[in-house]
Amino acid sequence: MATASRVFGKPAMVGPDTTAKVRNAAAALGYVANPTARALATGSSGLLGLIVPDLSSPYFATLISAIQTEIEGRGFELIVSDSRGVPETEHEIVQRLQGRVDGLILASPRNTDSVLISIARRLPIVTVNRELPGIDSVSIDVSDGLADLCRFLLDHGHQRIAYIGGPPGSLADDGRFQSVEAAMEAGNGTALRIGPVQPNAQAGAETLSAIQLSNVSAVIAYNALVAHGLMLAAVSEGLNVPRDLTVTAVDDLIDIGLSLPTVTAITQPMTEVGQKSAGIILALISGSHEELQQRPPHQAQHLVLSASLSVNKS
Amino acid sequence: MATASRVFGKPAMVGPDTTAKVRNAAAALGYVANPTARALATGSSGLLGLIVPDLSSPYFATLISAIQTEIEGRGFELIVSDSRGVPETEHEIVQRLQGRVDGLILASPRNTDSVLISIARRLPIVTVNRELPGIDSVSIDVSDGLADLCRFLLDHGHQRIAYIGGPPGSLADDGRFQSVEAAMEAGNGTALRIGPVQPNAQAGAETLSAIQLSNVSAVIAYNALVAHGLMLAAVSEGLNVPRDLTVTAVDDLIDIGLSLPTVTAITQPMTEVGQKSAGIILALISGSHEELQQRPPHQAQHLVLSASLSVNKS
DNA sequence: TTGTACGCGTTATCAT
DNA sequence: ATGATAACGCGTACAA
Repeated sequence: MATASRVFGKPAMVGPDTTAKVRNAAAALGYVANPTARALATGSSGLLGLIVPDLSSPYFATLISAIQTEIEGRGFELIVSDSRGVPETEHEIVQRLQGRVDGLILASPRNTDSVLISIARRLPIVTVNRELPGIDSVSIDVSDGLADLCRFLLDHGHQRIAYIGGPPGSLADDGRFQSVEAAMEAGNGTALRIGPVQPNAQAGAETLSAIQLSNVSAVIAYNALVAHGLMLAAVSEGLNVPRDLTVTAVDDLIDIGLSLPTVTAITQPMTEVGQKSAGIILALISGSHEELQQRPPHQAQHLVLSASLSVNKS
Repeated sequence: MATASRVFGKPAMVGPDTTAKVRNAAAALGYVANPTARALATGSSGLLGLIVPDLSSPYFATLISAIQTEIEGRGFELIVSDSRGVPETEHEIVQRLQGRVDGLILASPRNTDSVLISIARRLPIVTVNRELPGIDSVSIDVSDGLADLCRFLLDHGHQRIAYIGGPPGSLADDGRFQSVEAAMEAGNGTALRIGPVQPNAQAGAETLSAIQLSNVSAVIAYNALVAHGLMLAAVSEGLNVPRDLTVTAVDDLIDIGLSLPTVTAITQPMTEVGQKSAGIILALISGSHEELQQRPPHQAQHLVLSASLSVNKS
């Protein structure tokens, strides 16, 4: 019985012939190790949790895909959950998953710093697009990409542009507007702020009237969905995009092969973000005894990947 | 100890005052029930598995979102995995998840009928877009939508069209081409078959030369990604879409608010598919003792939802 | 190298 | 209504 356990757990500690016998017997009986019992005995479940604000978004679909690919073969499975961008819901999910998973990846978390820090005390976590003291994270820096984008727009004669922000409650939103505003003003331009709005095409379409009233020639949207919705609305109103209105976005759908025409976007390396965050959480779990406990809180690592400008010809 | 268990499991079987005492003690000690131990004792994990051919596809992102929403609050978590469309990988994932989950949803499975049926003998499963004897399923019927689409194209003067199929190994592909062929011939038109190709924009773009050689005026693509890739390629070659080439697709991105301009598409009710399949698998798990065992294999239910034509104005 | 016995934290059975 | 105890299936000291 113990030998059987070792054959699957520590193959090195058992004789070759015995191993063969056990494996044959296992195959004959259709035996498969019970992960639940193993989890109870070892204290770790082989489960990782991922919480995102919107499961249906292609932005996070790419992230999920990358994380799942990364942990596959390392003996881990991925549990996904959707917080709908609500801080309370996000926290409830953490409670549910607590004790069920070995670690948690929080993508674009909506909770306050203190809540997140208290979560990190109970469970290994990695945050995506949110940097906090003592918590490992992977973020994408869009400020350079935004500055590039603003210069690109200024070069093409757009002095007065609008920034459509969103979603409500997103800390990234403020930072993005500030980047845009600074870059525009550095080029003697102006950036108007519209929103925040929900990050979907419908909400983007609904900003059209405000855009038209504001008399801008170009728009930078929070993400490609918003941009696309706005573009569709503009086109169906008879506007020529990009001649009458240039639509650009921070986010993009390039990962799924959907680089939108007439929309210049900023590429975010979501696959790499997924790989990095998965790698970190696995390292945290494995080395939790040595590293995690000893390492002073302020030594958490923050990986920052850069977004880059992707210019469409049209 | 047993009483504490009952307070959380069957609150009705314990006195009000005792309940209060236990709850207070639990709160004071920060006690949370251990899901793993509970799973070992009860035999069910509260985990559901979902296997898709491509996690990064927005098509499945919508499905994931719907399933997760449906099982949330019913005490279940969702484990997602990506088979990359490879039958062997799909089967390996099933083996891994076997014993870990209480039930499995197989979306667009690539395995043979017999393999799927043998899986169903060991584990409650529901298939999506695949109907097999004895296995509950939820499918989308696109044949009516395709017939509508063909008539729409014929009405607009397209006698000769191309169907771009894919992905390789998809049974749905054959059925779709047959629907298209039948509908076109019924209107004295012709349907040429191109592919199969991978269901992404890149592959769609690569079909352009074949399309141009085939001298067709309209195209029906396997999904919106393929259609979009083709459209981008056509536009960048100087073609006017839809004047020079009308691009349509079976699949669509309407669920995420991305109804593509110049692409007339067939709407698939993915959210409803997710709800239905989740509901069925939960019912199977709950009533597995009475229903599942007794019910003759051929009485499995097959829910078939209809896809509908969505015509864009442009 | 292999076998024995205990513990992981909970639920279910039985008795009270 | 409540309390004691045996499983659930595995990993792991410990002994052989």
